[in-house]
Amino acid sequence: MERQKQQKRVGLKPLPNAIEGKVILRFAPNPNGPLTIGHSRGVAINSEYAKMYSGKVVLRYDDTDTRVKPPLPEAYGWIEDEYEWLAGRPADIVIRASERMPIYLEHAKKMLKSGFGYICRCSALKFKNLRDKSQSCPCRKRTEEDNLSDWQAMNDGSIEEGGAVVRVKTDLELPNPALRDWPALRIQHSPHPMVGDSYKVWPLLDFQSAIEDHLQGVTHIVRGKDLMDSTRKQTLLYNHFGWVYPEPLYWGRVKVHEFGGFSTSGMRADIADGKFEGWNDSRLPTISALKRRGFDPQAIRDFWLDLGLTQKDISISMQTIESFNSSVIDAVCERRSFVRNPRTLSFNMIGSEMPEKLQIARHPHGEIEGFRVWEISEKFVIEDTDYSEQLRLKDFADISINHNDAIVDSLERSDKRPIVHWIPINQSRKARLTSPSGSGFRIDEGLIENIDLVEGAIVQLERVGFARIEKIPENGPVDLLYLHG
RNA sequence: GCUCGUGUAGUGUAGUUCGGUCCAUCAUGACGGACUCUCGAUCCGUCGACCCGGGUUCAAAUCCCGGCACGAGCACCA
Repeated sequence: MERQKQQKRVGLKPLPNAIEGKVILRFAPNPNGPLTIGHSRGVAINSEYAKMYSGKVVLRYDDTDTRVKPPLPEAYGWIEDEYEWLAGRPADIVIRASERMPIYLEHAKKMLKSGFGYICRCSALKFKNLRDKSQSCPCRKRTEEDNLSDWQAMNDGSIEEGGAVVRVKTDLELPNPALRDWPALRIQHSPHPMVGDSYKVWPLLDFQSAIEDHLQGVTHIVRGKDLMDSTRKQTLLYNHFGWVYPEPLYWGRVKVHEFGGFSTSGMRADIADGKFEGWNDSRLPTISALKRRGFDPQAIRDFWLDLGLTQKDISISMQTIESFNSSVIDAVCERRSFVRNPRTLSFNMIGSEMPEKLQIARHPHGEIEGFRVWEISEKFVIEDTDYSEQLRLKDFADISINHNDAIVDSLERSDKRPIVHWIPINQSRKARLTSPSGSGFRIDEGLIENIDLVEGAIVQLERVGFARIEKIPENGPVDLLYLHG
């Protein structure tokens, strides 16, 4: 009997209760900053499921908080662009909660009229104490008229922030205290960055999100497992409205070894304090930083899809993402020589016929056609730390070095001497490579092979690693940004 | 404290629904080797795990009971 080797499942698990062509998913970030690596999991998973079932993804901005995590006006556009970059296509529908306020307020009013919601004037603390004992607060049994007049007062601004809240009635004997008569809307008098002070009453996430998922016909919600209680609260609300709750799926918390967690508000504060240059600072775990450094969106998708959807809290390593990235970009990145801390040497012509030109493949396996043609000058550079008596200049010749003179021993490789990268001086220009280092940057000054350098291109610097060509100024050094090895 | 969830190699992950085909999959990593005019790529090999304790069973990663560990929610944040 041949034993059948087990295999690892490829691709995402099937979505429960999914009908081809009918699946609607949603990705709902808070526009209080651009997207982070954490968000990219949501983009990758949702867009992949949409692809699997010919479904749609709704990109929804849950921007109903003006106080704790206020929206950043520029972030709306950033997020749309980053979503498209990551998913490889734009979101099918884009909506902003702040533009749909009348709908939420209408539903709140309906809730009050139908008697499954009420306005609570207790303090948060007082309510919590009662709730923990499964006791109802005095506001719970007030009449519909009382509720509607308070609702009016909340909306016209005559009740202060914190003075009232709309609650959803639930069974107070529910074992999970978090679900008992949960708050649905609260008062915020601070203006909203996008719609100003048009509204005094704003829905909380659990309410706004629940209403919107139903209105958009969302069939599957993929969210963090920290939102499991949201599912339970919202299911209670759906029962009141007579709606059917979407199919929920969860993922666990993600940390990256190199970055820790990703707090958008934290980064926002650090940028404001000048600790970082901006959202695309290469030390930050933002999508804009990854894009700037030269990560390919396909690699980011591959990475998340390989992890799949599990409820385990995980701590991942950038090394793994980098490995996925290498396998995507290696075949399409041209090689270039970049010599850090250059040491200048001169060819000593004695005893050898020096070729004038040298042809080197743009890519070692011919994935990219063509050659880089070097004119060989008398002077050339190698890295200071490579300096040694006998070296092989990569793709060229074995040399022996005496002080700053290099004698060509052989053009063919004749022994096992170390192979180093190098450049003829006349073929080079100044460059500097920036890489994150500790809490700051490390800058390596050097000379780069001056052949077909293109701004924005990602190249593999021989024996150094992948880097993105950030800027090629008229004068002055070329700016290189380190990607990974 | 109450409620909910999760525990498979260093890091992730497959397998757990319907116990045997699992001396447990794949990737990444580490180590060693081959090859290559890069410290890149490719190829080969090695290392390394079912949280613990009972139980059921001919047979348990998988079922049952009891622990333990970790995480999350209990915000008028998302």
